[in-house]
Amino acid sequence: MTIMDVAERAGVSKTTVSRVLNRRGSLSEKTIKKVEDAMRELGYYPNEHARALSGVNTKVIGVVISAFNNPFHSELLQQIHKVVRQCDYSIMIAAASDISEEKHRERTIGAVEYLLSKQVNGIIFMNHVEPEVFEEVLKKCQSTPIVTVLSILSSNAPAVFSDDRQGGILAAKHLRAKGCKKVVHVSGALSGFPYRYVDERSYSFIQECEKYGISVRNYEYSGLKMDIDKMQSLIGRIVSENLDMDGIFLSNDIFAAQCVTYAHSLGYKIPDDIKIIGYDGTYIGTLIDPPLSTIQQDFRGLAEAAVKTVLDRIDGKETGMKVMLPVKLIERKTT
Amino acid sequence: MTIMDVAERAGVSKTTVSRVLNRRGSLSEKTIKKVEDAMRELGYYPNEHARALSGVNTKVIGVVISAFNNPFHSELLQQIHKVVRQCDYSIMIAAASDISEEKHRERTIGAVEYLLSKQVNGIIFMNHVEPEVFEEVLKKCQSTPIVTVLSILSSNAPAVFSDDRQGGILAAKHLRAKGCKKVVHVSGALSGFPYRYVDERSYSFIQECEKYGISVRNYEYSGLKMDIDKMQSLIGRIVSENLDMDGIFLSNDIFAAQCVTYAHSLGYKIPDDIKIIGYDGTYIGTLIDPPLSTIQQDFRGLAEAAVKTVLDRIDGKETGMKVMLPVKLIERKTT
DNA sequence: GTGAAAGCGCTAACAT
DNA sequence: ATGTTAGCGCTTTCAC
Repeated sequence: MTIMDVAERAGVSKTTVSRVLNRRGSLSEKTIKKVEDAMRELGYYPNEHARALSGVNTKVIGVVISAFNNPFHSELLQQIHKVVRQCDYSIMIAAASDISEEKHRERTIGAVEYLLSKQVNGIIFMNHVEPEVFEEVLKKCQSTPIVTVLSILSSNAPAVFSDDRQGGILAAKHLRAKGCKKVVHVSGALSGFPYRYVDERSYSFIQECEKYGISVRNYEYSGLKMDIDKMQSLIGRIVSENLDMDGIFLSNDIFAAQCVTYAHSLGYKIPDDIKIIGYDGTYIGTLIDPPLSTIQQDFRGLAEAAVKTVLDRIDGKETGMKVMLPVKLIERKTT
Repeated sequence: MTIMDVAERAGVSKTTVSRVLNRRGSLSEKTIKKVEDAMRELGYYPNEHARALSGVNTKVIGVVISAFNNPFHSELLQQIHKVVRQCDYSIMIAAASDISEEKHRERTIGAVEYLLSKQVNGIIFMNHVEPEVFEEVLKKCQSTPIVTVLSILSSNAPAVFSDDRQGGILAAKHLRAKGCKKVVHVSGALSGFPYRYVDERSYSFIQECEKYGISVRNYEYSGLKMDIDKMQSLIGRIVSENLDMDGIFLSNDIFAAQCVTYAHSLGYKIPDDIKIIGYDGTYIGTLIDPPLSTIQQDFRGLAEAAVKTVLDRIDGKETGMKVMLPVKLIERKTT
């Protein structure tokens, strides 16, 4: 079923069909009708590969993601999708893998090559990887604009991210204001790496606590994978090792929700005995009881900035290398 | 950057480059090396559009989805993605829109046309639409296998779905076993439509309750959109209108989680005063306190069956039209 | 073992 | 207003 079949049926040349398809050039009313009828009767739709190959910009931007079932990623993905659509582009998703998984390097490179071979106009990269791996990615993207969101911060690539330093400080100040003296921090993926991403929120939190003489102990959870069991066992360990703590700051809402629930089941009164604050501001926080206090990221803003950045670069415009968006404290009932 | 550039640099013809690219025909060791070096030096990667156009099967299966940030959909998507990858295919996602949104018909048809024009080999359709709209979709997919998962059940299309009838019965029996006499049911999207999907779980639940003389009142929530506020206000209304109820069966876990939290905040003791049971079996249920009793769908099984069905049909094999997977009761602490 | 040439479905000059 | 023709980047006979 090609443009030729339509042309024959309509009794015109394929050029004419192409013209009505793209509403280009001048066509007579009756030709348009003949062609459109033929298309409808044949159930014709154009072959994108052929269009792309013959030079049409198919306007797609690729998104590299690690997992779909992480509310944090899926929320951002949802927003990116909306914004991209509004800009008359479509997205093509390539799922790589979590940094904690096997072969994540190969998967990541593979995802990027996949998008590149599909000739995407630009890439939004929201996967967490080691700096070396990201360098490789960058090398592959010589002529394809790429922007990083919520992942690593490299000096060579445009990035859009939340002001996590501020986030850490906000969390610390808040816990302090609520009277905490001995807190625990659970840092998320990558905190062992010399990245700015999670580091900033952890470091600034710890620093801020120390500044006020609040004792803080740090635990690490590697990977962003939604491994509920793994999270729970870590929480169990933390609680048993820190029976006298009066506050916890966790690097994401799911983790925090688990923590609230677990502490609750152990008989802790929240927030009286222990204050808990999360990070991200996904809907997860409103699902639990008491509802979670958290640091909210501006997903919509991140999506808009990321899309704007790639699109601008696709258009050859210069853009700033880094866009930092403010986060805000959402005080609910766990603090 | 084309195959020609590589050919020139390697001092061979483009045919040869193509051969090493696809490891086809006989090549001498040194030619392979020359070509691969050239590729590496040039940072070459093949153009998928050209490959596809020249007849190579790019092995992609399209997925029509309504939203990313719904744990139910994202979980299934995640599983589908995994299974598809294992089969050496990749997925292409087209986000349509929720049935409750504006222009969902256009969006849905558009999503399908999008995938079709990208020449996907098959389609997994997990969006909720009216039967007429689905008929249109089917018409478009004349020569592209399509399978429906967790969405509407049409006699003309292969479908993979959970045994929701059994789910409804399980929920009713469970509530009854726990001593409920007066229950409320919140049915999800589409229950107003004459579909089997949500209907089955609602109807069988109601029927089963009535069989045992349990009073049951039904509320409807239209759309699958993650509209937390809307959900909360419905829950508020339900609770205020049914102060004497002793059980609630909600059509998804998020809704149920909201309900647990809300009832809790009103001072209800769960499960003593009121038993709550959800549906789906997403991780959401484990996040709240007390953890949610729910009817679990077999996401992995659904994904496997769906993928197997499209792939078989792509290969021209006959497949059963309907695959129904069992659900199971997960008893946790809200009942 | 390697190359030349045709063709996949479409668009875009360039005619007429 | 409409048709002819030459590619787009790749794969694939068919030659040598």
